[in-house]
Amino acid sequence: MKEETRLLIQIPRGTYDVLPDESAVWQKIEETARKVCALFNYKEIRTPLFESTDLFQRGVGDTTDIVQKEMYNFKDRGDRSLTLRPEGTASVVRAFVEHKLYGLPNQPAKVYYIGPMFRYERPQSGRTRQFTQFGIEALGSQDPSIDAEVIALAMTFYQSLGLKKLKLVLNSLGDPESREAHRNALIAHFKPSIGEFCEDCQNRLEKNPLRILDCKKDHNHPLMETAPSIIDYLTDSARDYFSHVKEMLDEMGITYELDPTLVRGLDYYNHTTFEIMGSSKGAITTLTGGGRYNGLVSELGGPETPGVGFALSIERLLLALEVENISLQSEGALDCFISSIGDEAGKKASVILYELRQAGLRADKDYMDRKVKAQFKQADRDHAKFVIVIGDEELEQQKAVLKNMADGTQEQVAFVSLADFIKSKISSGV
RNA sequence: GCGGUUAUGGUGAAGUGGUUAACACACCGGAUUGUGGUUCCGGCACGCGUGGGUUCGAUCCCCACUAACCGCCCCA
Repeated sequence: MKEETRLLIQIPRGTYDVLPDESAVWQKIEETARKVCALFNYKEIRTPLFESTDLFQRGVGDTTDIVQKEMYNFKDRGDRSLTLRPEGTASVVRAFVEHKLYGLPNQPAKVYYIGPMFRYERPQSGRTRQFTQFGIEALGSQDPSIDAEVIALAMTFYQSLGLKKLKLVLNSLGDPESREAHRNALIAHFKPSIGEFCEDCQNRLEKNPLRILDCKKDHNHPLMETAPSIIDYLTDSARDYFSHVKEMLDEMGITYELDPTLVRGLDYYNHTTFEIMGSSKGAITTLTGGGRYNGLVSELGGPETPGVGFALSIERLLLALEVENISLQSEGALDCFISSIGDEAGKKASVILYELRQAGLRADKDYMDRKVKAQFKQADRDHAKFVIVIGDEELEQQKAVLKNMADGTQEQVAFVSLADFIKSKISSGV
């Protein structure tokens, strides 16, 4: 006994099991995602869970935390360096380039994916080492209306699940030219007084001054408010693009908040970036992150191709649903439960059970050798609409007792006509 | 990677340095013959995360480890 305890193998850190009572919610969410994607004409793409490590180093960016300290990488037996995907966009772009999807007549290529991602992090609320993302990508168009479409799809998805407390936050990082000008302005702004900031911010000054604006410790420093905003450094064309996106959203009636400090963590973003925030108990409220990434396809060896997309976490969605008290449970009611008394009746029950199932009825029976009373309890737990009772008398007469669990009425039905009888009862809306 | 909190049966949880580890829920069984969601009765941890130590004796004291939860960093 003690040995067993010692040998108990536990689930890996930062992972979790979706148990039988919980899986219906996941199925509901995934089904909703697929439906919404169909409405917007996005098709599913399925890529491997692991890829060449190089893909993420180049795609996500060498300086990002994801690449520097969060990747699950390993060598395979052929000494190749592989990595469990930390996000989906790099893989989608890789597939787009590798299969030359840019050559297809249907442009832009509009795809979605749902699946697990892996990041080696300290688990906490809304953060696990294996987590699930639903994401979409639209590759090949730089029409601002596709930026708006991507955002609209995410909002539609959440709304179809009943979420109300959503906040869309919008920003533009502009083109490379805009970003460089803004970066220089930020460094010039903070450098003289950088000593007054926290250690993290001092490190950020040269590496990524944009991040200083995100800092929670130095949030109240006077220089924060007066910091140069990216908006003021956008080139004319970048500004023009952004206002088109906003205009589309306005006309669609999608409300948003502008946040010039919104910086996304992956290197490939430019122009439109957005986050959708939800109400949450914990510190993490970001449900979705997304934006435009015009340089990524060429960075990964494809032709110069614009792209835009988002990724959202199902785990965080679940948290948001909980906060808003939304239950997606659909009852998995059993059509019929067979209760039997005695060995002979038990055998007959198995046969009838099989016949019911062949006839398309969701049915089950007792396998625990329980008493009739306990079998009824089981039927009740399974929300069975009908219970069939088979004992010696029923065997003799070749007729079963059929009980309607909703109103408690019983009647005798011949074994051979049980399936048809129950089906007609159910279809007539018992 | 850093910090805080916690770790008792299927679940939620009480508890004490020393014979039988509360209670509730769930589950199983019973309350006259083969029937559910109510009621009543009974059963259900040779064990208190793992490994050490202190002690005559530890689930309760100390140490380490592991894990979970929460926060920081960063992100979905």
